[in-house]
Amino acid sequence: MRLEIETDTDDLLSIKEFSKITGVETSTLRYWDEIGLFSPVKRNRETNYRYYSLVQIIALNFVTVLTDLDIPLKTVAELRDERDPEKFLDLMDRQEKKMDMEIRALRHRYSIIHARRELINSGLKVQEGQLSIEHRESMPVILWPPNVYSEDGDTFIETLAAFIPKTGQHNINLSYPVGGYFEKFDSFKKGPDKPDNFISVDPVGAHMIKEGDYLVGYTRGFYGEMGDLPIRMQTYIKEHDLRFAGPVYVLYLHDEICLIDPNQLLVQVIVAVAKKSHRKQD
Amino acid sequence: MRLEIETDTDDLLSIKEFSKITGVETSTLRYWDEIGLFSPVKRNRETNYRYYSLVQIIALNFVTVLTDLDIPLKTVAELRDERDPEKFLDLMDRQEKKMDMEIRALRHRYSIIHARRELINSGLKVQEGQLSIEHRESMPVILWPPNVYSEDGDTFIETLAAFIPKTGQHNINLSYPVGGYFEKFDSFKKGPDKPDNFISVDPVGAHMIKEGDYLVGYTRGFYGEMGDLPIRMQTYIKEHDLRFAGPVYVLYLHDEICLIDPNQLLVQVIVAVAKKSHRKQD
DNA sequence: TTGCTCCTCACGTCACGTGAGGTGGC
DNA sequence: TTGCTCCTCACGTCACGTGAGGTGGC
Repeated sequence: MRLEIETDTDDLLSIKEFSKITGVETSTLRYWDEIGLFSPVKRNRETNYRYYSLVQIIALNFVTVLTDLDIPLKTVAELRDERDPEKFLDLMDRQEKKMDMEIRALRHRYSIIHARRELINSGLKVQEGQLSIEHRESMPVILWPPNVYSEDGDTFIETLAAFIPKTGQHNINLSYPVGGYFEKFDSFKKGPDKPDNFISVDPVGAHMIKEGDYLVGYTRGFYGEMGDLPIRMQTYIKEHDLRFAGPVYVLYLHDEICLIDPNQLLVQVIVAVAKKSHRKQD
Repeated sequence: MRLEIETDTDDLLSIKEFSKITGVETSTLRYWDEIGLFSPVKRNRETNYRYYSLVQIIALNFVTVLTDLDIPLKTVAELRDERDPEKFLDLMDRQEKKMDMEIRALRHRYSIIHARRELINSGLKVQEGQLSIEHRESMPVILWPPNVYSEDGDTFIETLAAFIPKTGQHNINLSYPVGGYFEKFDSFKKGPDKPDNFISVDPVGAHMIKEGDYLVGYTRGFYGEMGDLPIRMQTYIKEHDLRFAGPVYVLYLHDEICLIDPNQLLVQVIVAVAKKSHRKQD
């Protein structure tokens, strides 16, 4: 009797020994046993101890290879009982498609982080009170569909909110910084809280903020609030014998994502300028 | 009294309205309220109804942008109360590092799937009973440290098992298909279950299975079982006036990952051959 | 008696989704 | 009365990790 037990368990391993050899935690082995995915070859009737055999590392490897590929245990269990080369290849195809989606999601996140970091960093270098002429490289943005304002005067936020449920249709992602677009400086001056379009700083954007010389100004405030910046910009233009030579872009360098107080957003307003021509003044 | 309630809630949105505008599920809004991450501006004392204001889409956007970046709600809540540009940039740096690790893990999985698919596909084309001479392209594998066999004759699995706890030290990953390496055909013939080294079919491997002409044979069995394949290969060599011109590689084209019966693994054995030279025979 | 291994619950994790059962206003 | 919206539990998800409390053999 004693001998029989010995010969039975002599070559077998306790859960701890098996765990050390395979690198799979005892808690994991117990869980896989519990759900019927992978069980020890033997249980002691009295003590309920689990005993594994060395060849079980092969059966275990089937499980660990698939779980390392991030395949759910349920799928592993299904495949275990009917695996063949074709079914395995099918599973790999499906898994690769999932992974493709994960990769795309990750790239998307990198892109958002990059876009936001660029704006935040340029915001950190800013001298807020000053207006200046700067040469800017071209920069892609997404130009949203034109805004339509009702007579009772929708706010910036109301107009923006109306878009949110439709972002999917227009390939707009609100994780990128949002801004405003005014075709003419005049419309910016008259209604700085009513951009002709919203924009988002998304590298896949088809609209290009063109390379060139820009008058650049800053202010702080909530979305749509520009303070006296439009007037200051116009004054600057007159005093420096320049003219506006393109649309006005409003970029929120520091928005609610990195600031607690939404009334102190760091706003950058840029508009292309040229030397005043003597042919026409507009 | 009636009027007061009206003016209070007039501009406010029910949870369903707010959900539709923002695209955030009502269950999510309730959960974020419950954990104190993002709460409605108002609760009705009697009905406990939640009421949101439109400007809250800004505060909500802070949450959704960060959760879309896969940042845990706990971290979002911490940043919410003390966010500034520097802290946000720090978080982005940390998040990018996490994402870098995820990307590496994904690439690793792609690599495993690729390696396994290659072996399985070539296994599907095989004529198992036949020996043939084939030209093979070079192929990288990882050569494990040499095996040491005790006198009482460890099995293939025992020897393999001894390595598993040390795989980390040798940069070996068991998710890649495992095989065997014999420096000489003689040692393969004498102890086909006792390879000089194990190998794994890992594309980062420094050991190259060289391009060239190989005698290729197949058998089925458990790890280390070769049946009469060594003898058949030697007979073939003699009959075709060839000689062995390199080490023997044992590759498990279909292993336990894609087969239920581990005694029917599809084994490919390859060894470089050359025409028998007349200078020296050995 | 002490120390060690093993056991079985039970609970926590993370961010919700999904009912169940009930209320309030048109 | 019916239909709609909202509410609060409570439970399920996924793959374990972590005790708590207890056992058995040296």
